[in-house]
Amino acid sequence: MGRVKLSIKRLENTSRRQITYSKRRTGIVKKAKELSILCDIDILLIMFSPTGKPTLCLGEHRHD
Amino acid sequence: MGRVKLSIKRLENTSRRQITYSKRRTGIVKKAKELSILCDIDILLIMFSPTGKPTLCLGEHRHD
DNA sequence: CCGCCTATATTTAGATT
DNA sequence: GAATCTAAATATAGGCG
Repeated sequence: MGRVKLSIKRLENTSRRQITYSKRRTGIVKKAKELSILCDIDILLIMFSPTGKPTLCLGEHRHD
Repeated sequence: MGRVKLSIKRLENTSRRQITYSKRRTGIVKKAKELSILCDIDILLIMFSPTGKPTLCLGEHRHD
């Protein structure tokens, strides 16, 4: 999506790869939280940035 | 998105909850795979359907 | 329950500040 | 190099078969 259609292959430019990671990580974390709430499910998402920094996302559905 | 804007809260209708889960699960798995390839990262996604069935998604980035 | 349709909501690539 | 903008690509809600 966005200005240009990206083919799904490794982004060779380091800066681009990090920027894309940052943007898409935000999106996928949002989707995961939405899914857990909408469908009342457990979900776990773990990912590592291009530099190795981990992000953990746990869904936030009803706990009762 | 779609025909109607959904507010992010638990879908009370069971059938609708399962249909939405199925559709969104497909989308988020696709996003996870794209992210792992584009940014060459490790990613793990685990989720449980409203009926308890688990789905595991591992990213598929370069292994070398 | 899956696949297709399509109007509309959402994400995001690249540019700009 | 983060924050914001915006045109354009994608995801998806509801409906149908």
